Amino acid sequence: MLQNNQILRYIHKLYPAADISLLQGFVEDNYKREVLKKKTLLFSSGQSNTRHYFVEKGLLRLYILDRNGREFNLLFAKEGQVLGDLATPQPTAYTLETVESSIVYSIDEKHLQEFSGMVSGAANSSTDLIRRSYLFLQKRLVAILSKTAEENYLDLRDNHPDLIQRLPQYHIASYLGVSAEFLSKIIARTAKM
Amino acid sequence: MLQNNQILRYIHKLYPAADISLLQGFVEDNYKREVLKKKTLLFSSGQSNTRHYFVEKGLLRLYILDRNGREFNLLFAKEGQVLGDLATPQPTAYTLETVESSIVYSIDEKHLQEFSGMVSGAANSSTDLIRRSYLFLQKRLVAILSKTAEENYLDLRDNHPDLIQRLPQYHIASYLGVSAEFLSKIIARTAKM
DNA sequence: CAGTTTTCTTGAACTAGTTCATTTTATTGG
DNA sequence: CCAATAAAATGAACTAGTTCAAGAAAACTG
Repeated sequence: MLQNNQILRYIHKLYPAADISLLQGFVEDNYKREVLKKKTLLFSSGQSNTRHYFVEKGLLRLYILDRNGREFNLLFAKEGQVLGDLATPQPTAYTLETVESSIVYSIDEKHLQEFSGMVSGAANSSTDLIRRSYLFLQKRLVAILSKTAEENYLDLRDNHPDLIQRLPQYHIASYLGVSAEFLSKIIARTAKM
Repeated sequence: MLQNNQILRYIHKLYPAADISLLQGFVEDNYKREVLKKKTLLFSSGQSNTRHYFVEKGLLRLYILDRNGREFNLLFAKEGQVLGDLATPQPTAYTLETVESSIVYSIDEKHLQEFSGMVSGAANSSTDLIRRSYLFLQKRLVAILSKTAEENYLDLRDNHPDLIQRLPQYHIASYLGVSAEFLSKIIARTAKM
């Protein structure tokens, strides 16, 4: 049970000083486990979502619709990764959807904060998460501005070959900020590289 | 003195519960005031910077160089705004430079954290700042991906006319992710609008 | 206020990426 | 396993944005 309980291991890494059984109780009491099939929405634009998600299995994507109804994928989260809507508690502009059938654990912002308040050293770990997310996004912005779509695709392919395998191409295209047709052409011409 | 002490008012808004004289002492003991002329570097790429900045007067920009030596402006900060390098304490990839002659207050990350630890409700305000920065960046990424350069320029002009006035055009171009020449053409054709 | 440097403008030739339409290939569910 | 649907590929015509080069306008500096 405890051995392959991914979320517990994740929480433990966040709060290494805390007692394991305390953490276990916390997870059992506050996290909700859900088994979801492909293309299920976890929350969507306009809702006031205050939950944070941990992916035990599967693959999720967070996207936004622009005025013309086009989707833009902001990020993907696979097994072992977490993701929340940082707009909390304002209504979100984003939609969270499973790309594959998935198992996720979710917790309400409030409960997470209560818990963080109890455990020493916890405040920082949540700030660190946002900080890392921020840096990641900043790097991505610069990459998109300064590199060609081909370079960005090759970078993604090198660093996340698994995502290339698991995601439909048009989701990758939308993440890279190019049309699906153009990505297809990029892939064709870089296949040998 | 106290009346027009911008940084004190800023800090007070962050920690409304704290005693004014405590805050005043904190500012005096820990913030360093600097008068800087145009195009002065506050920190630059490769350095391990752990300071946070408050702009009392003037205008700063944070930028990064890509592999080809081209600059990309990530953000601007004017009077009343703050900015720090969130990569702290890792060596930063960014450079912070004054665009106009400016007066800034800076504080070391360590001292800021110490203080936050002392004041109740403080942990959140710093997390909130990062969170807002994150959301801002996310919006900007989506804007750059989903809108044309012309739309992005007009948005900036509508929402920050002062920046359009104060920044040289090529800095705005770099912020919007287009060449200076192209921005010049955009401005020419949208002048009447 | 003249001279220098920095910033902005403009045009021509080019390239990265889009859009639309059609066909081919995979994937899925019954 | 077949039919339906979703995803990927491909070509042609187009557009947004780049690059280079040169000149004009502004903005500092002594």
